[in-house]
Amino acid sequence: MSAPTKPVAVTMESGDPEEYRLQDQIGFALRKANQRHLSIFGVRIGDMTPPQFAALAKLHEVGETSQNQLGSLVAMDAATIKGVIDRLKARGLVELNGHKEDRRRLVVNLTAAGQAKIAELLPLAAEISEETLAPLTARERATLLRLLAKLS
Amino acid sequence: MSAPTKPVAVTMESGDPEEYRLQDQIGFALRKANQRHLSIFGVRIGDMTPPQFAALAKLHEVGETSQNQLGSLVAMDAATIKGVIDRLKARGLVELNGHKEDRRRLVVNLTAAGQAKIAELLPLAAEISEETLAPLTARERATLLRLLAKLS
DNA sequence: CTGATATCATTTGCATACGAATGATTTCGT
DNA sequence: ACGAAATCATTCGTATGCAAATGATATCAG
Repeated sequence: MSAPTKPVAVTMESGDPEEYRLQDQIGFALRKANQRHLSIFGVRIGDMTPPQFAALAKLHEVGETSQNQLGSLVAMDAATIKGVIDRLKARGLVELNGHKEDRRRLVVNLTAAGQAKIAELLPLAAEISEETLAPLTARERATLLRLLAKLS
Repeated sequence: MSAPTKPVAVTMESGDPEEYRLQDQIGFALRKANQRHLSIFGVRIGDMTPPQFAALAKLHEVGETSQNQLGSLVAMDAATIKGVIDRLKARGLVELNGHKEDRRRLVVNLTAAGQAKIAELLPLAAEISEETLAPLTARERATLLRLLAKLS
């Protein structure tokens, strides 16, 4: 091969002033990917949102914690996790109790119904992750997860 | 210690029923990455949100369009784009006019102030994308964007 | 011990986001 | 042309998501 002339910039400047294309920006791509995931989640699990499931799953994973602690484990600030917990509580999936030693804290626990619910949903959640990643090969999936982790 | 015994599955099943780890799921990773981007955006551009910027940038890119059309270009449904446009209009960055032939449509345009604003923000937006991707090498950035595009 | 500081939870305000319902208008099938 | 179906925009309701302010409690410094 000499040089099969792949498309080369006419000038050395690859930086056209009008170079900014929204579709190519990381923020936009992340938002779109997230939309796709949300949509798939909604189809498979109609009666719960991803944040609610995340809180429930994490609670199942780590057991009893304080409200804010659980929030930081699932990357939600205090105001956000409160709303999520409130809705889970209203559905009887979690219960709140005052902490014995520290009266500022609220201890969150799964109820029996919450245990049953998370057991029921975990397989579905795995399918959701699978379906979301379906357009990618196994190798690409691993790469994507690695790069996203490196980003945050 | 005889054999250096790294933790090995007791059975051949790598499929532990308790294998679901929230942190490894694509949905959670996307949410976290998005949070990081949002935070960087907020620092660099304090007086506008990413959706507002997206609408403005797209309008600058394609020129006059209807409200819903613009929404679909930036991946927002009718209800969402309306709120975004309303706030941009309240700030005098866009203007709305009835379509001459189709009386259902609302035509959106950048005002002079909107033109100036987007010109001012485009370089900052490029910096935001750059900073968001900063933890990755050039090669990794390209891969990530490619895989995210393939996902949606 | 006590005042300054920090932590936990709550509340308010604003901005996405989307499903669903509605009204106005246009287009399409016959 | 006319009724059915589609499209555009709006509105309502619910659920994140975060900044900022507040109150209650705990901890720390001197």
